[in-house]
Amino acid sequence: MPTYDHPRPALSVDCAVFGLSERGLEVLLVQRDLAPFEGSWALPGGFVREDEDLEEAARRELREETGLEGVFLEQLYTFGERGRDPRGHVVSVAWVALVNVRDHAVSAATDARDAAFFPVGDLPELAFDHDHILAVAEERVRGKVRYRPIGFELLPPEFTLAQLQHLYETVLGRELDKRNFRKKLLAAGFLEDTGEREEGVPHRPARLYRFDPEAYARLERDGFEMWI
Amino acid sequence: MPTYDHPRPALSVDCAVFGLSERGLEVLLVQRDLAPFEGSWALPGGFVREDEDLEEAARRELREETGLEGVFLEQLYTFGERGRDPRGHVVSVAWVALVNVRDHAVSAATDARDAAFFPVGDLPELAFDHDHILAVAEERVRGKVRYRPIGFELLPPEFTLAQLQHLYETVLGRELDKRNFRKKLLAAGFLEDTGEREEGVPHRPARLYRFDPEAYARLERDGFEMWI
DNA sequence: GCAAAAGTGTTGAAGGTACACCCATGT
DNA sequence: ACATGGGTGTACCTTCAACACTTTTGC
Repeated sequence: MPTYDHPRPALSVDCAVFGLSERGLEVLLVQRDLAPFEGSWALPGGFVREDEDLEEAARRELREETGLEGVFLEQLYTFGERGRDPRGHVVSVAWVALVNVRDHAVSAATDARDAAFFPVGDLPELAFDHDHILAVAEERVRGKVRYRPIGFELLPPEFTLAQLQHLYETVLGRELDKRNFRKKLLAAGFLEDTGEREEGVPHRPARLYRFDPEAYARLERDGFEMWI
Repeated sequence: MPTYDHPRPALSVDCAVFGLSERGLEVLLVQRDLAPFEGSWALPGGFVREDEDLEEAARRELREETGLEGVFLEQLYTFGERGRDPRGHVVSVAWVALVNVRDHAVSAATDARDAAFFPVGDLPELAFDHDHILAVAEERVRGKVRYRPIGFELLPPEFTLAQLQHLYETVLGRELDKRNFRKKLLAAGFLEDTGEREEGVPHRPARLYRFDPEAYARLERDGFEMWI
């Protein structure tokens, strides 16, 4: 069966991009400008070109449809059930990203009428099996945030421990004890005190911390484990 | 970009099937009977047909090339780097399975000259990027066995605690304390005492246990967690 | 001085690890 | 009776969860 001419499924990529706002956890959707599902909201994504790397394809679609660039993408799962796309057999490699919404203005572009963040608890009907992909993505994020410091992409580069705790509470969907949280995170050793303080708040300003990727890489290499 | 005619990568599946023997952890390989890499050893796998479900494709290839059937497959990762296949752009969805070697005779068939288990520490050169896929698969198994009772597929249906402990020690690559291991596993509540004993051993015969999938499903549903 | 959030320690319970001997069976 | 692996309990230590008050700042 030669590679260049046997009949084969089409291959696409789809991205579940999560952000955080006052409304809680949100996900980036685009409004489709083409059939099928024209006018429906969907995860940003599209077909992989021949000789295109999967991650590059995901980045390209994200850039083309939403204007987002430079995010960290993690491969989630590959969905290939028959019937998931009315156009025929389309296998989709799904990716997850976490972004700080304030740093990334989104704007609709190619093939997309509009692009916007929606709270995960209040979504429109989604095209294809994107509700399923999104459920898997959310589960992955919730599962992973408990043992890997992956939430930091959702915050500004410098943040207070209260903001970080709030992030964890939002993603995990439960409250955490302030003292225990601070003890655990500071003891973990990958937070760097910037020496700076919050400004312009009508109460005692909090210290600002930074995530230290090198320190974390060192800890991980040495078999460190942390659980929230 | 219509689905039915745009140029697209080819899609394949590859399976990393692990088994256990006196030699330790082993993986199932096939000797290729076709170019490219004719005569090389490789993970069993092949092209996904149009309208074929991904998992079905993995099962079909496993059956055709090695005679294995009825195993539990878990999707591992999708590999799509340019240059991983000399025939062109081939994206491969990799799957992992664990099997009890004694229950599954393997035999070469379609497109494969031979099929056999090899100890993971003593492998031949592999075709394509299969050494890389296998490394990822091994990491997944080692990681997962610590918090999910996935090792049971590697043992006969009824097994002694010593066999189970040996399995964990083999997969994890370190020794475990017998008393603590027994305490933890029996307390976990998904092992069922069959009431039977080992037979024909030149020493006190051990109790035989069975993995109880329903009990485990119940525990998992209730948010149970176990760590070795 | 008042409101609002920051920051800080201790105690009790549970769980994990380390460790050594007797038991049942086959030969 | 001896060799071989099966089977069992305890003490210490570490880790986790629960819990309330003082401090600093802006207004």
